[in-house]
Amino acid sequence: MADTLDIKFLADDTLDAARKLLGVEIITCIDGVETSGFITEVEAYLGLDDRAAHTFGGKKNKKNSMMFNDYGHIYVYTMHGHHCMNILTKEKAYPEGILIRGIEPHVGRETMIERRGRETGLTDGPGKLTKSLGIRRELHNGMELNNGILTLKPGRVPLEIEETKRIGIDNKKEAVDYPYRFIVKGNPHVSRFRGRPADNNGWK
DNA sequence: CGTAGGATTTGCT
DNA sequence: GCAAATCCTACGG
Repeated sequence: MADTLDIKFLADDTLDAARKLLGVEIITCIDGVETSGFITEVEAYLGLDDRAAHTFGGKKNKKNSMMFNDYGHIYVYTMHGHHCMNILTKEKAYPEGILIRGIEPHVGRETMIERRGRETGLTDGPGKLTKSLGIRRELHNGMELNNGILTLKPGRVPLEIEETKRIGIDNKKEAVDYPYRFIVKGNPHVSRFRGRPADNNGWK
């Protein structure tokens, strides 16, 4: 694909990479059906020093071994019957990655509604967006980006980026307060959205 | 073979 | 806002 996103920036600082992923269009092609959305919400997980990460302290087992792939690979894990998707950053020795928590539906919204079995809250949470996009552990875990099934393209540009604490890690001690969550300010397709959407959903 | 872990979602009070 | 539901997978005995 000609306008595929250059993902080399994933090899640099993970927190910077997380900011740069906001607005990127993420595209899946499953069973010949294409669905896509613009990334609105991400969280960074810094494996070695981050108690909330699956790889805290360099812990490595079969479950999280995909985190030790090079940047540009995907790490999918299952929990409570839902899937969560990470884009890996850094090199093999650093198990760092970025959890995609929210996207704004773009292509194939009807397909997403069909997959989700509902018309609201399609993609405003990590388990929701993977289901809408048709992402499955057995299909995507450990796979590389831009190989035809999961593709990144330049998308939109956030007007303003908001940093907050991460969500759902209340039992992770000091890591609870790390400001590693980044969202497009005013975009309603993020978890726990409150208030009124910004003009143009917060895009430039 | 039993069981605990896991970065969630949903609906109800 | 809170608690229940849900579901693999990998680990431990």
